[in-house]
Amino acid sequence: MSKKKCSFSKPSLAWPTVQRLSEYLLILEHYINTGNEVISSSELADIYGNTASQVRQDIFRLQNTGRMGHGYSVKTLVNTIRRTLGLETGTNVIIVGCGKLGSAIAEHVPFNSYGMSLKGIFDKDPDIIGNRVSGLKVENVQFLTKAIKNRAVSLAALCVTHSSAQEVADMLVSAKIRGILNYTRKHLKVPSCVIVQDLQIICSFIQLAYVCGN
Amino acid sequence: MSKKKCSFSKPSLAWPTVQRLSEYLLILEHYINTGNEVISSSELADIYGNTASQVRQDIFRLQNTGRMGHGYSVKTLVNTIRRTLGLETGTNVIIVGCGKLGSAIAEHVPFNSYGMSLKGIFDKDPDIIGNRVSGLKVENVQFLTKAIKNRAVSLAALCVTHSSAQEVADMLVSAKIRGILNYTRKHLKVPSCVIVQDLQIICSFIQLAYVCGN
DNA sequence: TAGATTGTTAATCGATTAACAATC
DNA sequence: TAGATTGTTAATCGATTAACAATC
Repeated sequence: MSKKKCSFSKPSLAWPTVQRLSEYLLILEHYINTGNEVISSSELADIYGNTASQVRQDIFRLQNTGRMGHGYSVKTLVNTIRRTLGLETGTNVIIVGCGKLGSAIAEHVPFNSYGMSLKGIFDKDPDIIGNRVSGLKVENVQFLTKAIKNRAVSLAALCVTHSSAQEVADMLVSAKIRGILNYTRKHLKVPSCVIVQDLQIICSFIQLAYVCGN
Repeated sequence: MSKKKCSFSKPSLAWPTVQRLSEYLLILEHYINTGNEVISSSELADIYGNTASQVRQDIFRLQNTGRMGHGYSVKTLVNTIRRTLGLETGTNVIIVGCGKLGSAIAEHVPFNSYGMSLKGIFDKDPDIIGNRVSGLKVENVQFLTKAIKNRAVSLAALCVTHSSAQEVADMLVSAKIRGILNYTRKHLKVPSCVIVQDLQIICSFIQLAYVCGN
């Protein structure tokens, strides 16, 4: 036994590639509804806003087979992206904090369409516990750790208040969560085997304000 | 007169740098509350999760003055980041779509603390129009274009349904918005002078699921 | 075949990391 | 002074772009 405490197989795709692929997926699923069965790298690049060369490079990494002189089958491409990103494996997710943001995510994010399953919503407020949100009963956050283990949950969206963010993150870590989408303004302290993606909304505004100039 | 239709001064900081700086800012504002007045590049790197070298490189770009052998004054650093990112200039923002996500943003995002001002919330649903959210009355989306011009709005968060996303985006463009935070699952078609930041929540889940392995 | 577009390698560009002199 | 840490340049690394042969 090696002495490393936690591990996951190194992803074979670079982060920027993964980001683009997930966005291509949404675009292609929309594109399929227009009736077009084939798309060229330059068409996809026009829609996404990058270059045909980058699109081909990304698709090349997937070992997807297009047809020279014609383009890519949209259906095949969608399937390949889904398979490569692991969307067939049934990732279980939970939401912690059922305020406006938490319940917005529960109700609007189409987990089921992307091979994910929302396995629980937790809050500490007695007025909120027991409410039905997106077909689930909001549970008491004290059952969080047990639920993560019993329901094989790998990802959590953290939508609690700023002040309880670290405390809840500690619970998630102790229950061996694999990844946290952090929507709180607090920067979380977690061991390196838990991956945190910081998604503070105010940061998006700050960043966009900067690039838009003033 | 040049024939380019719209312009903004090219930002002098690279996008990855801007992203990190906005996150450093939140960290430092928190750090200041711990009573520490000085922080070293390696301390900040430990908290953020990168290297001291990168932190120094980022701060170098700001032309911030630290003190060799001691570290950086947290207060000075906060001020420099705020000034450099343009947070003193009073950016006006609006939210379009006042469902759960739109109202969560209105109520939880601390615009005022970052030199921004929420100037309006719009919806098309008569049951929602007129509601008070975050101190503002939700307005009819038909007044959107006029409001953007009259209130000098530069950024909009788009939180409408999937199906009306492009239509509303077109209104924003025609009113000469500068940037759009797109929370809808639709990829928007806008002229290149309008900057769109795609923030589809499902994509964050897909990306995190991938890097967490399966 | 001719035209179009992919598949794939090589070149370029930009961001990160390393190194260390400067100096508090 | 000695120790620590910044400021800044140079080296490395990785991602994007260019190029073009392959081939449908």
